[in-house]
Amino acid sequence: MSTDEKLMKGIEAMFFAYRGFTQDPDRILAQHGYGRAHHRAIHFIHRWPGTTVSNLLSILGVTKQSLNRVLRALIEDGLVESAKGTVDKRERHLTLTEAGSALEAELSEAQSARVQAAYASAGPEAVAGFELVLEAMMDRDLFGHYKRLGDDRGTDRGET
Amino acid sequence: MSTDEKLMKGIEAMFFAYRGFTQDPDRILAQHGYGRAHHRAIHFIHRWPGTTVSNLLSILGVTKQSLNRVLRALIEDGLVESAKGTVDKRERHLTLTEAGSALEAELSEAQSARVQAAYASAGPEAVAGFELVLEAMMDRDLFGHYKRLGDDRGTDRGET
DNA sequence: AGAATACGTCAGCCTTGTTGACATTCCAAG
DNA sequence: CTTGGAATGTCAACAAGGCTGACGTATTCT
Repeated sequence: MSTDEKLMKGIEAMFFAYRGFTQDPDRILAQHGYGRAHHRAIHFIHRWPGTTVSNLLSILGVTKQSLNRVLRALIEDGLVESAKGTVDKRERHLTLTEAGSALEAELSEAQSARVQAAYASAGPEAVAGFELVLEAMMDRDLFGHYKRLGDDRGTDRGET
Repeated sequence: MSTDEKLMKGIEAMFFAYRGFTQDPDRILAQHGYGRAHHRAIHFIHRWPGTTVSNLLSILGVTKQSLNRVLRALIEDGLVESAKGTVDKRERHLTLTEAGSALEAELSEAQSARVQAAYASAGPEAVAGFELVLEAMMDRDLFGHYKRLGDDRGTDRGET
């Protein structure tokens, strides 16, 4: 197989795999009247409880107007709590409520199940390769913010 | 690292990698006044010149109204040609014009460059694993149609 | 005191998806 | 030869979720 064909195959695989990847959570979200944007917010708030709006903006790479629309819905529906910062009172620290955590768990379970199944069928060595390639393919801007957030968590607050 | 952490890492990697994956083509498309939907149509028409609208619908998994809007723009702009079928005159066979092929090449080059770079930095064994995992993760519905199309091409019309 | 930051919000626009309805053309079965 | 259904196109309306631009408020930094 030529290099071009190999690349083409990889490109199409990414397309179809991403469809599969989002399929199950999308179904659950639709039942709750939400979309992928809500999923992303919920995911990262779960991942770093107490994170601020601007952290989320950096990670997601969207405008504050776009994120705000999503957050407002989640807060109004009682899935996310927004607390004024104690150190810097301009900041809003976001956490999931119990209801929010419940939805997060439901979404995460559905998505993990498919990833887990793919991992199991491909084998651990394939998974290692998978992660290597994905890391090399990442959007460096967004991931930079993400990593920085992770580092902060490691040094400033310790692991949970 | 726990299984849950491994899965979470994979899930976030997919998110950030897909962003990277679409970034370069998105920029080019924006310059031409198009979006990702146009890219997908152009890609698959390039991949199987002469394919029909309903084939495209099956592969892309969108409604005909949605696809039609995109196709109409591409046809009006002279990037895609729609030819009434000779065997079944209801069908429209879609092909790229020269201008369409040029844009396809530009998009493909940009996207391939990043994939190629990721492949090179991760190494051939990682790439093999990457493809294995992606295949296991794919949306079976869409990919089923895709594969069937490929088979048809192999048996009914021969390779180009 | 004044500049900069974090956040929220209003208004309007675009792309891309959806449903529903309807017309045309054509194939195939009765 | 009629008729049902498939393939296509099109109109209208709507929603999610991006975007820009502008503005306001609270707070912090210089």
